[in-house]
Amino acid sequence: MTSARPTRRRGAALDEAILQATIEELHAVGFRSLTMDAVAARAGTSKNVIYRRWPSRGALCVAAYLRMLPTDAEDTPDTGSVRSDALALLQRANERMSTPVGQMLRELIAGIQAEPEPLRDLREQASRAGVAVWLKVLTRAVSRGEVDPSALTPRVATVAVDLLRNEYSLNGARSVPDAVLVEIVDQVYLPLMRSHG
Amino acid sequence: MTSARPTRRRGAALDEAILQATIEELHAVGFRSLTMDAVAARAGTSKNVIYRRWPSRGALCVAAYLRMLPTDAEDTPDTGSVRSDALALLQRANERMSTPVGQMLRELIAGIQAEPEPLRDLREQASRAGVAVWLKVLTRAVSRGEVDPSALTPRVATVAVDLLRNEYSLNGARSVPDAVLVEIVDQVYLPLMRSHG
DNA sequence: CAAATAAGATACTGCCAGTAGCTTAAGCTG
DNA sequence: CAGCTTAAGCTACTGGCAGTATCTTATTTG
Repeated sequence: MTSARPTRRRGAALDEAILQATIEELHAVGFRSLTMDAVAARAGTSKNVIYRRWPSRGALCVAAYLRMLPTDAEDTPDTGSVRSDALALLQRANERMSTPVGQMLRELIAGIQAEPEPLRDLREQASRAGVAVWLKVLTRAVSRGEVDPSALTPRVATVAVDLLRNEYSLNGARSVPDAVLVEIVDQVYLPLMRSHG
Repeated sequence: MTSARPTRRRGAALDEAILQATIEELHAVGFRSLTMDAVAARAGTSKNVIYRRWPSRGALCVAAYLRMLPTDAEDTPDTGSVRSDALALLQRANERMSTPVGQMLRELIAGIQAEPEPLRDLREQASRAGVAVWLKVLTRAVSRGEVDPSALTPRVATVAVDLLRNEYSLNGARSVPDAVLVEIVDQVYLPLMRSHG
């Protein structure tokens, strides 16, 4: 596979091949153990070519990560009650975070300190992951009269995922049990909504 | 300083000297940039001696971190209202987390994946930091009639710090602005208490 | 077809974790 | 205090990896 390549790739095609190889390596060994040599080998090129495109290992991995994100638009759950909507969103977030890709995001965010620029996109990704969806769910709840409009701020709306994220940052990589999600919703999120209604 | 040492230290005294040197290095350059050579040099000994005591760089740093923890007992704020008590606790937590030592804890938790044993103590440290204090504050609020006893669960009581911690895990090392603390208290914590009262 | 550009190969520097083996000081034991 | 055991300290090494330099060669473009 690496040996007999007919043509010499260039430009965008090569970019793409390198990113693809990086994604595969990330899946295979994770960010922490990924080496530039391995990526180069897998892409059938040399490190040099990579460094001409991305300034560092971290930047390359971030670029690759961003390329591998799911592009399907979020569909917002609409079950008729805040409780089950919120639970559905939380479960989805939990699944995503416990995915290899989710772990990768955490590894990247944790493992890159010295590279503010590519990192910005990542944090953005992580933190704004779904503000809109939560607001949408709450907007519906407001229109049903279940919740007061004063709850429609990012801080309030995303409390549940924020707590979930905190769970991950404490517990490490393991998936969070469903009971915890229910606890977050019933002990925190719903009471909070109630007080805003 | 490294040259003319009269005696050759042994056992506990040497342990101590190495841990001390590690602490100094951690303060000087942080976990990520700490090298075993530097620690050995600072302690006036050799890497060999260190590796006879701790199996790896990570284990050494965790040991050093645990030795440097503040031992002063927490005093619980008692200002007469949940709002200012909570704000005081949050501010204290924020100060601690933005401290070099706090950053170090996060660096360690994030940077050590392959060593479950020493890590357990660390996570413990991070997560149980202050459950008791928050419960105490709430207990007082309950006895004042400000809050309902149903709020006296770890999950509910610590929501504010949990959100703060989340803030750190997203924002990186920087200290969280006071306005965010106020936002957490006024938009989330107090409403939550209200709904439990 | 020639000049410019970029890919690919190879080899190198520098850094650092962890290891090996030896020398020598400290402390114990009789 | 002599002799033995233990561990400190020294020096040098292996191996892995990020990032760089240099040169050759394929591809594009004018």
